[in-house]
Amino acid sequence: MNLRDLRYILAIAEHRHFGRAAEASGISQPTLSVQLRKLEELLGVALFERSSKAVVPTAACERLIGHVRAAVAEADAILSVALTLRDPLAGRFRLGIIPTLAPYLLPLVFAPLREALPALEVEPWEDQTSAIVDRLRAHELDAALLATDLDGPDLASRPLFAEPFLAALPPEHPLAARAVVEEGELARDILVLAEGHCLRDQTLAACGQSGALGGTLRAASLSTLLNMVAAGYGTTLIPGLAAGAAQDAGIVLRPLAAQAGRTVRIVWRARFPRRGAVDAVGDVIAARLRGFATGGATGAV
Amino acid sequence: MNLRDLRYILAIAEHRHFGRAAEASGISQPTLSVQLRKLEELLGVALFERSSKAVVPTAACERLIGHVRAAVAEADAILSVALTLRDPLAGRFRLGIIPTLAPYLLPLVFAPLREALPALEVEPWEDQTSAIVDRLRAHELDAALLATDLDGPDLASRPLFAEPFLAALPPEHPLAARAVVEEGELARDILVLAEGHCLRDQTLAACGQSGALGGTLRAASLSTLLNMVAAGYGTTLIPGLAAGAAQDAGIVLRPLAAQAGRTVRIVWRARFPRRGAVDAVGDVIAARLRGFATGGATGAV
DNA sequence: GAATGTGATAGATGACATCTATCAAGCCTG
DNA sequence: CAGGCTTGATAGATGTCATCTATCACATTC
Repeated sequence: MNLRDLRYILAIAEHRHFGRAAEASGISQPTLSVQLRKLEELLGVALFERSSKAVVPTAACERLIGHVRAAVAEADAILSVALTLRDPLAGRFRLGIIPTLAPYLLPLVFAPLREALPALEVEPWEDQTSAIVDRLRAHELDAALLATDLDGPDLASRPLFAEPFLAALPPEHPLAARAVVEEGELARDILVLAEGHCLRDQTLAACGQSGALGGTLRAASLSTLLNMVAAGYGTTLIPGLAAGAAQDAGIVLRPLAAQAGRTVRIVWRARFPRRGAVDAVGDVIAARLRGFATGGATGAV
Repeated sequence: MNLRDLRYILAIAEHRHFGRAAEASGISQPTLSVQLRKLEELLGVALFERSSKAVVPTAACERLIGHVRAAVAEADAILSVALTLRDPLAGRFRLGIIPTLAPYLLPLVFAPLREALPALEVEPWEDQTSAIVDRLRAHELDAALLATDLDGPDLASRPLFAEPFLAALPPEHPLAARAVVEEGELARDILVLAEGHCLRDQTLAACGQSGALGGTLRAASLSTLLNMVAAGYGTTLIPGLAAGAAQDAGIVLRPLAAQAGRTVRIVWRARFPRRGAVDAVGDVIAARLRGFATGGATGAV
């Protein structure tokens, strides 16, 4: 049985005339006669009583036509819903973001995203890199904003912008007197985030392993770390987008001699079909952040 | 779009594996891949994200699959309902019957019909010949039991049994002394039904036109006529099946010399598709009435 | 009785679903 | 890490079947 045949039934039932029903269906009258007869043979039931005077639905047809209408209506609904879904820049877009980026980046890009992609419902999901990647692979996220390189064979990514790190110092710290700070000089009293945050690893990689203070402090968020630094408990590196929040907390910021930093990338499954949405979101974020990293630090692990 | 394709979608969504879905659908894996891709192109929406590891429905697929399920379910409903409707000996069967036949025939054949054709819901419709034929032509009846010949090009019929007429006399009537009555002898004081009843015309045809009494009496039913005869108001012809009722009313019955009578036929539209039901009903009635007309009077107009 | 209108039939044709054979990519194991 | 296994994609051949045009058969109408 075929949806086409079902539409033929409806046409005949409506016009009660093979010629006009065929015309309305865009086929010839013989085709319609043959197809209807085949369908009747398939169903084992006569659907219309024909004569040269009139075409009248049988009782069996009356019983069936409700289901026929419903089937055709559902098929049409599929087409019409698909039409609205056709735009890859529409619908839910679940975007994972790491915690050291989300609170500072989202306020910047939310309005531009909404303006550029009004039909795209961007749903941010804040979590650590490994959890985000898991969810990405499990199709529970559509894309993610990460600061690590991890193109596996199943994932693809594209850099959006370079984010330099800055030295975050208590105002009374000796290094605060310098205009530029050497990364290694921070190692002595550096504070880092709890395990799992990529910024922790990147900070330690840039400054050299110390972890004397980092081992005792379990800072789950960057803002905790900032407050600790402001209180004179130690120093740290912060990503450039957090500069505003750090200064608000009363922290002294200094550029780094080796221009350590990280590159924020958008990551997606290589097979993800809505590549257009990924590119569009990436474009908007990259445009908003253009010119942010004058230093142009790139690609720390 | 095709129902087959929709079933493919459901198979893939269920198995999440092209090979197994193809096997379950009874086709090869390449066919399934090609068909799904074509459907995706038609809809303009990716339905599944494929990799050699997993096949995952897209968000668009999740939105659509409800309609897909509904469409397929309705199509299945068509097939299943058609299967129950397939038996022509099942369902409503609207049967017109003339008033001079219905009250005497129906009690005889109702039980045999029910036993022989338990799935056929015979709905008797009592009316005069012309009204019945109109309803038959208007598809408001499926068949009719008539006592007249009227095979037009659009109607067909088949004789079921011959029903002899009997002379109905008041007990004190002079003719009641005879064993056999000549049809013409009844003409003087014969009573007939109101216009429109075929029995009226048949009676007048058999006995010769008189109508002196018939003109003043407007008897709408045979039982009225019987009561008039019993009261000595006149004589009449009655169809054989009414003999029992006539005798109960205290009427004397006598056979007719020329064996006037009528043939009861089942009539249907020549194009009516449930010919099997017509034949089956006719068979049951003819079998029940077999041996009824020993005289074998046939075919008065 | 010719003209008109109706659905059914016959034979030709083209589109397309399907097949087998094969490839490309990724995963697992020894 | 190489080779085998699994998975979906691709290519080319093939047969089915929907569709067409031309025509018929039948009934109605003027």
